[in-house]
Amino acid sequence: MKIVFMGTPDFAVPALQKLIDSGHQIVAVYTKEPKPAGQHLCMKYSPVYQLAEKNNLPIYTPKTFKNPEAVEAFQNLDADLGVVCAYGLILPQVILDAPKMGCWNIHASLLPRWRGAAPIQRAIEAGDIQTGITIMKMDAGIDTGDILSQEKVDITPNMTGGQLHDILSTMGADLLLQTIEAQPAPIKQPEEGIYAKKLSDEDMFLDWNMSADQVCNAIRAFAPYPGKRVYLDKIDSQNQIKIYCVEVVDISHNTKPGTAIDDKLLIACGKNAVRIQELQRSGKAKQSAHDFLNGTVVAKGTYLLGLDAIKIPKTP
RNA sequence: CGCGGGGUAGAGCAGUCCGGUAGCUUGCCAGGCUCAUAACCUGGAGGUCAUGUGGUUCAAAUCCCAUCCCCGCAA
Repeated sequence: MKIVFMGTPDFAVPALQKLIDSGHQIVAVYTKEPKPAGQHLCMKYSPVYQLAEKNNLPIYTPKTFKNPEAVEAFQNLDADLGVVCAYGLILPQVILDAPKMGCWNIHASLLPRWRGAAPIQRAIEAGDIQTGITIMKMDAGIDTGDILSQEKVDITPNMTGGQLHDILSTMGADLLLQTIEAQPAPIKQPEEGIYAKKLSDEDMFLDWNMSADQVCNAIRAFAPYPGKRVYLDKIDSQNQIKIYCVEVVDISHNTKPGTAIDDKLLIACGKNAVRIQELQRSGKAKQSAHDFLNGTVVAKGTYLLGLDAIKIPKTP
């Protein structure tokens, strides 16, 4: 089968790799354009770009499908199927219709729950105990297409966004191949769905006013990327701390949320408290709370500046 | 040449501004105490202070120069 693959980040790599291994003909790989990034602002090629290059596949990096040349190039591939996995561009109907079988999408949730940009993080953040992969036939809406197949996975109590990402990434690749094999009949999605909001600046900072359980879920969801942050002492890039792992502690208190209840990183939340177990300071590697406390004193009563203490600069 | 932090004992850090005995916490080893502990007490080992037989100096972890490596922001 002649397949066009469209994807960009790590999440899409297993799917492309398994398609290559399966012997299907990859007629083109679409991925986001390389751009300057990293500490030295050198050109950064997406993980999908690198994999495609290694396998000598034709690579296309259009900025948009709004111009006719890009659309025509896509149509001329004469593909049987388009596979889209975290590509990062909205595809117009003319592109969705170009391959004979249309375009299929690997989505990291059980649709119609968590349509949109950040399904993995939002599922953990909401405290879901189960999520999964949906393969669907794309239509013009955002993740509203007909469902071809789904596979479930449990979210364990300590699972992080990063771990779930990796699990779903390979699960999605496997389910895609099975679905291509089986060619199941599409099933209509319910119209009502829940939307997974795109990650925003506010999501980067921890809101201590939530209950300890919610704080823990939020931290799990955002670990290790992009990370939930707080500030120690004052709002300053040198005092920024990312929290990667906490333990919920049932303890009633009348302390302002965000305040240290003891000198061992037990922090008051809106309800109960959490003990920080793993964190990272700006400019430092990730470290355990034990290591952190060996070199830094966080006295009882210290207030860790969370979301409500931070003025988010408005991004135009 | 985007902005910034860092490399000192196994780990986490101070000391660097202002050059003059290598320090702190923890871990490790040995011994003691305790019904007991992430408890306490005593003793001990463990360092080319990233690299350069680089420069300055009577003297460099500290000042100057060059190089390598790690990380945060931003994208």
